[in-house]
Amino acid sequence: MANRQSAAIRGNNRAPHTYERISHVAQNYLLSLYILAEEGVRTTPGNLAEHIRNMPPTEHLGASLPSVLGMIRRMTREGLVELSPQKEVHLTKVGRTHAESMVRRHRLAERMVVDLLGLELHKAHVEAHQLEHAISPDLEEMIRKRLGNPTTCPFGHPIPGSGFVLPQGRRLTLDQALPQHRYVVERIPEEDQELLRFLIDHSVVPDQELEILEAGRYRGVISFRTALGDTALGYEAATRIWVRESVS
Amino acid sequence: MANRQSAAIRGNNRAPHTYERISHVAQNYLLSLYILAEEGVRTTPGNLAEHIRNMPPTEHLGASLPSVLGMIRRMTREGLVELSPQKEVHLTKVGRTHAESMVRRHRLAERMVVDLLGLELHKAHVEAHQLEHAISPDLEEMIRKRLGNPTTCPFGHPIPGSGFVLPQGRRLTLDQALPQHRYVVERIPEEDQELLRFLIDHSVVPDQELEILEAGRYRGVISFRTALGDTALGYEAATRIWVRESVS
DNA sequence: TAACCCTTATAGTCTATACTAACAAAAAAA
DNA sequence: TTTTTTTGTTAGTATAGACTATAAGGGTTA
Repeated sequence: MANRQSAAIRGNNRAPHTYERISHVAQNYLLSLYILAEEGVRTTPGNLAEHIRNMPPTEHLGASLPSVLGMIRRMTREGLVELSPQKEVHLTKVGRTHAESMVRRHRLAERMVVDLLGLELHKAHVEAHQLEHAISPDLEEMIRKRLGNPTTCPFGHPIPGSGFVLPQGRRLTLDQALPQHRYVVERIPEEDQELLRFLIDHSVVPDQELEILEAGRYRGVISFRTALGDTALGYEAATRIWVRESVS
Repeated sequence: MANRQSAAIRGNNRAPHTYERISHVAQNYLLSLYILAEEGVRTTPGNLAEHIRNMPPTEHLGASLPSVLGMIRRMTREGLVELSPQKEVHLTKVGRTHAESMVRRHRLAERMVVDLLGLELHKAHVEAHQLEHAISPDLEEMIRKRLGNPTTCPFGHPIPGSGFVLPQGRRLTLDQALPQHRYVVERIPEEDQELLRFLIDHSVVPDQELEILEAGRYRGVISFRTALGDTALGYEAATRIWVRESVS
């Protein structure tokens, strides 16, 4: 039984797909597709392009619509995705498996750099976006073991295949929270560094409690109290924060 | 002062070098060039090609002589290397800085996966070869701190810029060792998995002592005693093991 | 219905990186 | 010194992945 890699090494290896490998770029597409689906956003080429543009820059960068369409074409050929008649990009079974693997490694990497290496939380996403491509199954296993089988990343997003179970309690986004009610933060967005620093500085991080002071939708601001004091957020940002009702 | 990356993101980013970045492939070339120089091997295109072929496979793989020459041409253009009239590839000042950075991250990564994550030693090199491209200066600093400023990788190779100082004692390669003498292992080669497993299984790892039993150059075998018993190595392999004389 | 806008798609180009094939130069052997 | 072998080089080609410019659809509004 010939070794796949050595076969690739001695000549005849033209393109990554020739020996069934997923390029870093395709890996990023898979990651974005998974996250878009997780967020309930339609996975159209346009939305996909935007999501990729909002990810930390990688070696190749770039996500103009034509580039994205070209990539979708290649990935379709590889059997990773399918473009539906409604112009939505859907993961195939194989694609989903790989996408889950990417997300798993991404979130595990975030946990590692924060919990094990002590990196500041707001830098975790950017670092993980590089590391996710460099973690082999072997290493993934060691990291998982070392971290004690975490079920979420530091931003509260579940790690696929970790046995994560949704906590009890009605779940909603912060923009729907009611005044005088108390909530526990469940997930915060990780891609916007500036927002993230604000959230961290005000203790709006997973498992922290907050009490809504005023839901001033008329002026687009919701104010609340956290362990670190009172503050406020615009509704736009609030929609990206998941909370659940405090059961206390 | 415009941000380099955001400028690259919004259009006009054709090739990596446009916004002065070193591709993964070029990074691997720099690493190999540094190591070849460290080992005292002539950095000819041919030797470089072979060294790269012996590295763990990466995304792009491949190192036919024409490919390597093409890469050398591009890296010359980027001011990273120069091809001497004697057909030797030399790092420029800039190239050397980057090469050192790669080697530093590689060896730091090896330390991390072994000391921090508990990965088996013989797998460290392969993993590190992926990770080295994914470690930012920030992360590098955290890793270094977390590991307590190591000065060598687990295979005994010095980490550039770590303040490593050569230990006292005459240094030689194992093939030059004398019978009945005792030596301390200083460096072992990391790229050959099979040899590596053998060495590890027989306690031929940095800082371990060994006593030469017989230097049978006539039959190409040197035998010695380690903490784990007696064994033997061929001279070819022995030349790649650095030892120093025991001062005991 | 026609004009307009947003999204999707195609065409045409460019660079990085890889290969094979063929050639040239240098080194080693005869 | 001539021949052979090894090494380096050029030429030509292919794919991935990126961009700009330009269509082509599909709904909304005028």
